[in-house]
Amino acid sequence: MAIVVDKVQKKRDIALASKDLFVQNSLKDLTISKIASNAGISKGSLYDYFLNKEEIVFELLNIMLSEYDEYKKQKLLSTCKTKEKIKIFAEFFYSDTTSELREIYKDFISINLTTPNEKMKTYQSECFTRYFNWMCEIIQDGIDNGEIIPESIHIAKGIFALIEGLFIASSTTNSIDDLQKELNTNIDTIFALIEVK
Amino acid sequence: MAIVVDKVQKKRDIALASKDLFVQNSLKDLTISKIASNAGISKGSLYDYFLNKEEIVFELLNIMLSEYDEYKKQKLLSTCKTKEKIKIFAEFFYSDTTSELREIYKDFISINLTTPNEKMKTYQSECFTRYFNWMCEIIQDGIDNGEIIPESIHIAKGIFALIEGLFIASSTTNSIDDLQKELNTNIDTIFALIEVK
DNA sequence: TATTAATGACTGATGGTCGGTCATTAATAA
DNA sequence: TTATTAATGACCGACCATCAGTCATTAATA
Repeated sequence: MAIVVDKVQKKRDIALASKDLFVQNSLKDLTISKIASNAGISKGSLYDYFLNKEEIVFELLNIMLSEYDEYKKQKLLSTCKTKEKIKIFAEFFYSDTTSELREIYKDFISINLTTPNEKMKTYQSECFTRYFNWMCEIIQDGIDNGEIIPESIHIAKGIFALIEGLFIASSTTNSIDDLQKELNTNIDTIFALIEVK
Repeated sequence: MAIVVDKVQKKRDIALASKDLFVQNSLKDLTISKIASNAGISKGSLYDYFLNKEEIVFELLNIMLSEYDEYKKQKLLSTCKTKEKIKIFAEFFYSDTTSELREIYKDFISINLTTPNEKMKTYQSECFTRYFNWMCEIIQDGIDNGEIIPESIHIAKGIFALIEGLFIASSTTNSIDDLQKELNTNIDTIFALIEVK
């Protein structure tokens, strides 16, 4: 009977239009009004699509991360070596091409640490579980290939946590000069231990 | 002259008085007015001692963490085994006795991830560097004792990051059922690899 | 009386709401 | 086939409550 917009698509459009804003400003300095006017709509309309600022981060990360996962999936096919696969995972945390994504990712973790919003937590869980599982598969493949020792499976989650932990440390402090180097050193050292001789 | 209060002590008192408030409420829901009235002072006075809400978290964490470090330092003397020492470090992230401290710690990381306040970053750096160094010393001692292999030193920071990374994953998601178990499994697995046979 | 601590009213900005408007479309009447 | 009416939902922005942060004033002490 009336104008019907594709709500799902419009949510995406608004979120994507706000990307630069989120990348360039700290979450705290970014107001709903700014986001709305940047997206070319009114504040009232924004609230027709999102419950709050946090949900926009959620939507934006969702879009960008799944896009990146697609790329990652392809890139993972380029190598058979388990260590190289893990390094492809680690790339996310220092590569120039993912710097924007990382900014959104940091906002997201920050929100999750202080706002125990159930919806957020569920999404964050799915996110982690997906990566944990992905990591486990890669490690398991390496074990099955006889490339790494069977015990490796017990540190699959740990390796992912290590990578993310170093990223957070380097994001919030200056105690890590060169994240890429630090990540590679750690991965190399662990692999020297778990690789079958 | 006139009334002279010990500004340093009063900052401590205000911060400590706000402890329960920070532990029980999410950072977002906690207002300056609530904090002030809880501490029995006016909002204006609060601003005589702190620049903002974030600085109170900073002060509070500072007090609580250095107190806990003292306890940790003592506890570390109780064992010579490197693995046990690492587990004492990990305890922080799941023990009942540190649950309040962890809430403040989460707020602090959250602030650090979104607010690139220089002062905060410096403190956070000192914090990490201290723990990284502490970790390195423990690992180095283990190497010197012939308990673990020399290469272990390259994952000293990594082990700390792994522990913290798992903590963050478990705090923001439900993809880790039992953090204590997960931490111990990871530590045990790594030590099985780095221990000198 | 000089100095400092403490206060709380005040301001500007922000998050979020809500009633109203308007373009679009479907249905109906001419 | 065309004009008119009714219904819908997207959109807006004025409005409200709340909060961070300021500052003129007051109270207390040396």
